Amino acid sequence: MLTNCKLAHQPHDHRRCINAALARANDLCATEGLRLTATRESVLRLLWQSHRPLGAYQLQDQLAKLSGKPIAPPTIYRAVDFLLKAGLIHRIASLNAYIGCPFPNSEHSNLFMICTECGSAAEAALNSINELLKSASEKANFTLQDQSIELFGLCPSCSPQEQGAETESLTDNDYE
Amino acid sequence: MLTNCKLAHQPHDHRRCINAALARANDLCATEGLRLTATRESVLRLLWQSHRPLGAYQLQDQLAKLSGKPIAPPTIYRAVDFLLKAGLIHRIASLNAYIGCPFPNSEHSNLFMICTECGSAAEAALNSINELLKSASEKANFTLQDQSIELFGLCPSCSPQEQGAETESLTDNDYE
DNA sequence: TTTGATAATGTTATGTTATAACTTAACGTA
DNA sequence: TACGTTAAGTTATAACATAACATTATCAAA
Repeated sequence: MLTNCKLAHQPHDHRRCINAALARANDLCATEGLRLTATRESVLRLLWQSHRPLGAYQLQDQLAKLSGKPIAPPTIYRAVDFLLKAGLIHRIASLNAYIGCPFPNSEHSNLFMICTECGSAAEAALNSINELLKSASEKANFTLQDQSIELFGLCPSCSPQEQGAETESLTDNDYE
Repeated sequence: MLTNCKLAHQPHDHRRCINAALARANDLCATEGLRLTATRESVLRLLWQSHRPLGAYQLQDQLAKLSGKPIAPPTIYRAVDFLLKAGLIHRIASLNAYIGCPFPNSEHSNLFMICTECGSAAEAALNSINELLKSASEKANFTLQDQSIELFGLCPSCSPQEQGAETESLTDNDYE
C-alpha cells in the first residue's frame, strides 16, 4: 500500500510537503511542456498548506487574501482544471473539494480516507483493490474506465482507540 | 456478488422494479413506523422509472408535471433525505444524483457501476471489497464508518466488445 | 522586431445544487 | 376540542460551477 496516511493525519511541517509538491509539479510541467503559472502554483501551494481538501470558494478567499485583490470563480476553476488534468491534484466528489496528489507519477486507486472529525484526507494506492474492482467489472461485463473510492471515518488522531498501535505494515512515503 | 447489473443496464419492464421497490418501502415503513407519504412515494417511483440516477431538479420537474403544480426544491430534498435515511435510495456524489436501492435490507458495499455513455447505474455488493477496505483501514489506524465506491465505464449495452459473453457468475436478483 | 497564433486571464453574468428560516397543513392522541 | 408532532409550503439565499466574450501574455516564425 502506497499512502500518505501518517503525514496527512498528523501535525507536521507542511513546508516540506509544499516544496516537494512544487518540485514534482515543476518537473512534470517541464517534461510535458505545460506552464505552471503564478495562479496555478498558488492554488497548488494552498492545497498543500493543509491536508484538508479545500473547496473552490475557500481557495478563492485565500488566494484573494494572498494577492490582495479579488479573484473571480473562473480563475480558480481554471487553475483547478489544469492541476486536475496534469494529475497534480484530485477532486473529492462527496466534499466538492480538492486535494494535492502525493504521488502523481504512480499507479492510482483514487482511494481517500476522509476524517469526519477533523476533515483531513489521506490518499492510498492499493493494487489488491484495483485488481478486485477490475475483476468485478469484468464479471459484470462492465468496461472499467475510472474509479473513485471515498472512505469516511476517524483518522488516527481522532480515533478513540489507543494511539499506540503502529502502522508498520505501511510503505509510507516521506516526500522529501 | 449481489448486483442488479443485468436489469440496470438493459431495457426491460420497469413496472416490476417499481412495484417491488414500493413493496419493499411499504414493508420497511410499516416495520420502522415511518410514513411513506405521497411525495416520498412519487420520488421513489420516479427514481425507479429509470435506472439512471436523477438529480434533485430533474425530480422537481418530473414531480411538477405529475402533480400539475410547481414543486419547490425543499420538497424534493426532504423526500430525498427521508428515503436516504431509510436506506431506500442512494446518493451518487460524483453525479449529484439519486438512485433507488435494489436491496435495502442487505449488507452494502455502496459500489456503483456508472455508464459514461448512457448514464445507467447498477449497484453491487461485494464482501471481498468490504473486507479489503476494512483491513486497509485498520492498517492505517483509520476507523472506517462509511464508504462510497463509484466506478465509471461502459455498461454491457454500451461496450464495444461482443455482447455474447454471459454474466453467469453473477448472482443477479430479479426482484419480483 | 513585428506579427500572428495560441494560451492564459479578466470580467460579467448565469446556471445548478442545496439549505436556512419561517409558516401552514395534516395527522394522531388524549 | 385542544395539543403535540411530523410533513409540506414558501421565500430567499448559500454554495458550487460554467458560459460567453474581452483582454493580455507568451513565444516562435517571418
